[in-house]
Amino acid sequence: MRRDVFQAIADPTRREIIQMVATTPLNVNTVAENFDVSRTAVYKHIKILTECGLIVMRQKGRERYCEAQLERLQEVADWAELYKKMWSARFGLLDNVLEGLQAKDKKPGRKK
Amino acid sequence: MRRDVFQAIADPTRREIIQMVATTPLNVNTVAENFDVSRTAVYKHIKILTECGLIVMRQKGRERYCEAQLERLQEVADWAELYKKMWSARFGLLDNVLEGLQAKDKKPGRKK
DNA sequence: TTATTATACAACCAAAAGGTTACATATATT
DNA sequence: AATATATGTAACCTTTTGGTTGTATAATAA
Repeated sequence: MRRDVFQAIADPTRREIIQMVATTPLNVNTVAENFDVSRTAVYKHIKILTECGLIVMRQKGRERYCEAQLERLQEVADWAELYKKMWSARFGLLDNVLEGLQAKDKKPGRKK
Repeated sequence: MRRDVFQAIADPTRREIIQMVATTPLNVNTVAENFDVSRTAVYKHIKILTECGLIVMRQKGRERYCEAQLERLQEVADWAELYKKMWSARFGLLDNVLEGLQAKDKKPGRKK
């Protein structure tokens, strides 16, 4: 049972679930209603997301609400950002960024 | 044959391959030597990475060099960044950032 | 020309992933 | 108490994934 964040977000359904609960917690059935696969299938996706810490379940009566807990996406953001920067650097874009920063120091109000 | 970037980077071996060729292009065998699975297995991973546009192959004699082409990681960076921000906002960290920016306007040299 | 080297790829296999239906359980509702 | 609702989970199935070995082909070296 590999349960790292990269693998968790590989599935498009799971990314949709994240999107759904990112702003408002939703109970399992409400999440499931928005997909054309079975409730059980959606439940399994939710389980995977909780197991890797991207969602927490909060019981409320007989319902369980899925609440986004997205700080573990930091790992993904950092990883992608690192290589994006490497890639940019190859094309001298990093130089432009640095140049931009220097210019900003001299002209603080400068836009773009 | 689903071949989106999220799925491509889900596999740890493929992330290692990306790391290896991120700075210097390497031929297939050189990449393969660094793993304890067969050359064929590594070759398949490389193929997946080329199919989703994260690597390009450049022939040089009988060798083929794997060259990183990582701009498509932008999609991943953007996605993770979006939800990371949403998450931060929930805890008022965004407020702090905004506050920080305002403070910076008044006291430009301020640290932290 | 005859190896040797670097790569491509077919054929096959086991395990994991993603799905299903059926059933169990706990909490409302009537 | 009886029924309905929301959820958890077992058992099963199919497809995909990640791996293997073996063979074919193209470029280089001897």
